[in-house]
Parts: sequence; C-alpha cells; structure tokens
Amino acid sequence: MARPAGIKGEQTRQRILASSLALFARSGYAAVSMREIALDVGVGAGALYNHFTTKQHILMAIMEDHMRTLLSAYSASTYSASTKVGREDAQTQLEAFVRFHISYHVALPNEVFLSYMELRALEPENFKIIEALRRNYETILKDILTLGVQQRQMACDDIHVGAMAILAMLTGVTSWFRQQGRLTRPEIESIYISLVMRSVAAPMADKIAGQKARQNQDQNNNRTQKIMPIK
Amino acid sequence: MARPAGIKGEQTRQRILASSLALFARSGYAAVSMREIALDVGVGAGALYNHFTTKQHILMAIMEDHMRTLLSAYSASTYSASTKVGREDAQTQLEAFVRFHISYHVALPNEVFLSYMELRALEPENFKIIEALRRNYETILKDILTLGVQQRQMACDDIHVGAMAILAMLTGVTSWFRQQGRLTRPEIESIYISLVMRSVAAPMADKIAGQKARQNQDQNNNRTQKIMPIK
DNA sequence: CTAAAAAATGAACAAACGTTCATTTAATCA
DNA sequence: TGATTAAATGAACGTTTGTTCATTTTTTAG
Repeated sequence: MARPAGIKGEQTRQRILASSLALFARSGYAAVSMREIALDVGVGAGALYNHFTTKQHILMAIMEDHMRTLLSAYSASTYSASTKVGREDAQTQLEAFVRFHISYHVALPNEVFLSYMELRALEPENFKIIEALRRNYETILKDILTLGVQQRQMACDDIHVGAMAILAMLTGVTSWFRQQGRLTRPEIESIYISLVMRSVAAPMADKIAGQKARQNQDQNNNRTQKIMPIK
Repeated sequence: MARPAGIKGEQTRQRILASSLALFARSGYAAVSMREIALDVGVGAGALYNHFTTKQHILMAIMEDHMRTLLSAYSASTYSASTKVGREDAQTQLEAFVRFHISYHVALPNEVFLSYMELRALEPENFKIIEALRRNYETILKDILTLGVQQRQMACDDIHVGAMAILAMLTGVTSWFRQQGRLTRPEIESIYISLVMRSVAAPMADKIAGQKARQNQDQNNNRTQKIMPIK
C-alpha cells in the first residue's frame, strides 16, 4: 500500500484533472472537497499533492488548458480553411465562427461551463490570466463584426454589445443541450447560424417592417482591438 | 448584550436576505459561511437561526422571492399596457418583453445572477420549485414566438431553441453591464431590441443575401405550452 | 547493485464549517 | 405588574475542510 506498480505520474495527473472537471462542473468548485476528488480518482487525499500544490492549482490548470486549447483550435480551424483564398468575407467568417463555437461547446460542455461559472473562484492573479485569454476569444468575434460593418454586409449598433450578445446566446447552448436530445448537433448549428446571421444582417434597400432601430454605426466605439499574445 | 432595543424581527430578516444576496452573488453559495453573513448583518451567527432554519432556507427564500416577483412584475407590466387594445400583435409583445427583461435584469443584477448560477446549490425539491417558476417565465417568450410564427410576422426554425437563445442573450447582459458604464440602460435596450427583433424577423418576399437557413417551421414541435400556476 | 527520486499511504493538524443551546434582555399581553 | 414570547448572545458540538508529513514501495539513474 505505497507506490503502485506500473504507474506513471502523468496518468494520475490527468485522472485528477478529469475527475475534478466533472465534480467542479456538477457541484461547483467550493462545494467539492479534495477528498471527494481523491475518492473519484481512486487514490488517497494526500496523493493529490504530488501533482498539484493546492486545490486552486487544479482549477487553474483546467481553465487555462481549456482556454488555450479553445484559442488554438479556432486558429487551426480557420488556418486550414483560409489558405485557399486568403481572408474570406465577414459573413463567411461569422458563419464559420458560429459553427466552430457551437461544435466546440457542445463537445466539451463541462470545460466551457466550468470556465464560465467558476471565474469568481479564481484568485486575483489567476483571474487576470483567464480573463485575458477570454478577451482574446471575444476579440475574434468583434473583429469579424467590425469587418462586416466596414464591408456593409452587417449592421450592428454597437460592436461590443453585439459580440457579448452573440457569445451569450451561443454559449447558453451548453445549459440545455443534451447528447440524446430532440435535436442533433448539426441541426442546432443551423438554427443558431440562422439566428446569429439575421441578428446582425445589414438591412436591404427596401426597409424591413417594424424596424425602427437606430442605425448609427457609432464608428468611434467600434475600434478593432488587436489580440494580445498571452505567454 | 442580548435583545437590542427597538428591533422588530422582520427588519433583521430582510437584512439577512440582503446581505446573503450580495455575498452569495459575489462568492457563490458554498463559499459563503453563516458567520460571514452574520458579520455583514452585524449580528452573531446564532441569531440567523431565529429567522431561517438552515442556510439552504436563506438561498431558497431569495430565489423564490425573485422568481415570483419577476413573474408578477411582468404580468403587471403587460396588464396595464394591454387593457387598451386587448391583445397586441406578436412583434409589439416581443419588443415589450425584451424591454421588460433588460430593465428588470439591469435593475436587479444580483438576484438574476444568483438565481441562474446557484440552481445547483438547491436541494432537489427546492430545485424543482424554482425550475418550474423559471419554465413559466420561458413559456411567456415561447408563446410570443409561437404567435409571431402563426401570424407570419416572425420566422423561427425551432421555438424552443429560439427562446433559449434569446433568453441567454438577454440574461447575459448582467455579466458585463455596469451602472456607470459607457452605455445607458435605454441605449442597451434599443440595441438588444434591434438584435432580437432581427434574429426572428420574417424574411421579406425578396430573399436576403446569403440566407440559406432552412425555413421548415416544424409546427409539430412548436406546441404552445400553458403556464402552470405554482402555489 | 545501490542510491535517489517518484508515487502513494494514512494519520495528523489547526482552522472553519453549519448548527444547537443555555442564557440574557426587550417587547408584548394577560 | 407579572408571565410569556421574541430577539440576540457567545460558547460549544461534532464534522469537515485544505494541507502536511513520516513512512513505504516502486521506478529510475549512476
């Protein structure tokens, strides 16, 4: 009953991350004890500290992993698609973004849910790091909207609010999506693409009934922010 | 150092609710101790139990209060507005709903945030009650969308997904809105009304560029649910 | 082959947890 | 006025918390 035979530390580390993710997502960071995690991993509580120095480090590792993977997954998905014709138009980009976002969030609901819900459980310096990564992701969408407005393909009263609204709408899918539910993932993607594209569609020459929303583009506030590389 | 002079129990009860709300919203239910609450109220920890039998009862009181107030506030807002012309058309109803939702959520961000974030902290029977109240609220929006589709004022591939998407988008405003921020509440209302109305706007006779979303209304799944009265 | 490092155990730590209770004081009611 | 009830105190209860540590066993390195 000491070190088991044929066990590499990295395996246990990954099992700790997986168990913690599931438990944190279900009950919340503060409501899960180290002993619960250890029990789920199948190990004594003390063993956790061979792989993480504190409980907070476990949470941080999960979140940072998730955010970096999310960002590089998006980069990868657009890199392969955009090499053919260079940069595509904003509408195509937006559709690709929505599709990517839904796929990713439906595939990894626990990671997404946790990284959104437990921001407040992060200590200040950790919070800053995750927040910066999250802003990088938001900037992707803001840049697409900004381009779309410039190209007059899209209309959006306020880029920042528009981006927040779209992200909230898309991310919300994790709160009700069930793998065995009524709708398949591609169906959901289609519905959301339709909703999103229309919400920022540029109005046609002939006006649309009942549309009295102000059309001031408010260019001053629509400055494109550059993505800051986070080490 | 026993019972203070001129103190009615109801005052303390309300102070407990207010302190708990602020603390739960900031740090999460599980991360706040009864002693923290008592300290914020300015009372010993034991005194809390003169007004609530458990910590869970405090959370439940806050959530149930909020949900019932939300529902009756919406009823009141539409009752006064609709007496003139009976039932209005779906588009007007949707605009009123969005305006109400944003106003309410911006005015009471802590209540809204808490009632969304801490559902998992509720014991099963309490969860059922709050969940039922929440469904009643969702049904309001679903009914508006269903009416709009019937009236051919709106297009929505799936009523349920559409309602969830709109609610997520609207409720998300509490996560970034700041009272002293760049935009005023009416400005935000306008922007969101524009986004929401367009996201479910019925397409015109002339087709809109790039809109290839399926238009099957899927009437079978759009059954209107009746609001169940919760005692 | 032997010494060092890695991985796990399980007991132990002090602190904090939700909750209870005897007690004290103020308000209310007979 | 006197008895009862309401509201608060603060100590105490038994758990549970995150974390540490001496110890044991396995793996790796020299």
